[in-house]
Amino acid sequence: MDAFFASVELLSFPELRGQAVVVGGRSVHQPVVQLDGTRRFSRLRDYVGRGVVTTSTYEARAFGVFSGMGLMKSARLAPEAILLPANFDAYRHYSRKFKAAVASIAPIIEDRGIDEIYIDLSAIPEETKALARRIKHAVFEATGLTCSIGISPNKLLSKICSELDKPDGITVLGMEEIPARIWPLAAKKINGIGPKSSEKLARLGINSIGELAAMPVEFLVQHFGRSTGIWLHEAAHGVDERPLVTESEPKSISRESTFERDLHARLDRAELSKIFTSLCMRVADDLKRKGYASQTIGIKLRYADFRAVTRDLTMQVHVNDGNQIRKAAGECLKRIPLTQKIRLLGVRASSLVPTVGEQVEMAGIQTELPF
DNA sequence: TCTGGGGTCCTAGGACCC
DNA sequence: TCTGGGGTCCTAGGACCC
Repeated sequence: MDAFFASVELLSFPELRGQAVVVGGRSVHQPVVQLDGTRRFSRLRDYVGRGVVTTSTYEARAFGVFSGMGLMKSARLAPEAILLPANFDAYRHYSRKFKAAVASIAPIIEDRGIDEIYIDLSAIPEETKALARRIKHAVFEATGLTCSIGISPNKLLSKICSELDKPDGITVLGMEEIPARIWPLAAKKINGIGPKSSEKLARLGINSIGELAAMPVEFLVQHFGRSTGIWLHEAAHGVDERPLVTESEPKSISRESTFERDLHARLDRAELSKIFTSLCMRVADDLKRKGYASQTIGIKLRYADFRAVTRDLTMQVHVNDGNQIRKAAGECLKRIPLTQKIRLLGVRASSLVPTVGEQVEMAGIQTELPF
């Protein structure tokens, strides 16, 4: 989906079309309807506090404002940009709508998050571009939103292609076009090559996918290890055999929170304790609502200097009760030194097993030791 | 005035078992 | 007195993605 969160907001606020709009922030005010009936919006320059850009419109991106950027920094680049609070319920609603629209045409779908999917089109006997146009049309009819589609022989290339003609684009690519259309791109366009790997490649003199493709696989194995080295080599040549994963169970469920200001374990004990307990209760709610119990409870803590530490505890039983989670998380917390100020706390439940009705207790009994 | 929140996957070391 | 080889589970950290 194109600039998904921002585009959903524009459905509610059409008068903002064509403007630099940013979604994000923690305590952003909803637009206010004024006496003359027009709406008054917050501006980026008025924002104070922590928070990052979740999504920006293409007009905002023209100012250099992208997802993940701190709002204070964005405000320097585009002070007049409109700032809207995130409205996740609406995004989930439109996410379900667009996925259903695609499924009505091509039902083999791998979910890749709220605004992205892989679709298996190989069994659909229709000319490729016409099919892509039909899917885009169905998505627009269902949601009023545009998307960009990449069509190729595999997931790796399709993902790259989907970004080549954004927004509202269609890109079809065959293997024979890789040298001309893929090799000139930056290595980090490969899904899985992030900032760290990209930096390391650059230090080795490799910047483009073509330069990566030109390196002997032995060289890559030498610098990145066997499995990553081979993967880098294959990816640069457009080779990717991964099948679509159409069903999966969650591996973990977590909640975390960055504080308005850094807190001290001793001085702000009461406040921290309240946040900690609330995170545990929210994880418990999520577990129950989604029908899972967890055997491993973990916590995450980020210090003021942004260093993160984690601790976890595996129990003999599976739990989904807030108090039990709070107790396990408390044990984890005891193992972390708390001399410095903290900016974030998180609680995570993993080693999940499905629970059906009364079987929560059963899950515990089954995994208990025999003595 | 840096840097959200929810995830997955991988690696590596140590405990422990056969 | 010295010390194999294979396997699983747990823990901690980190890269990466949406």
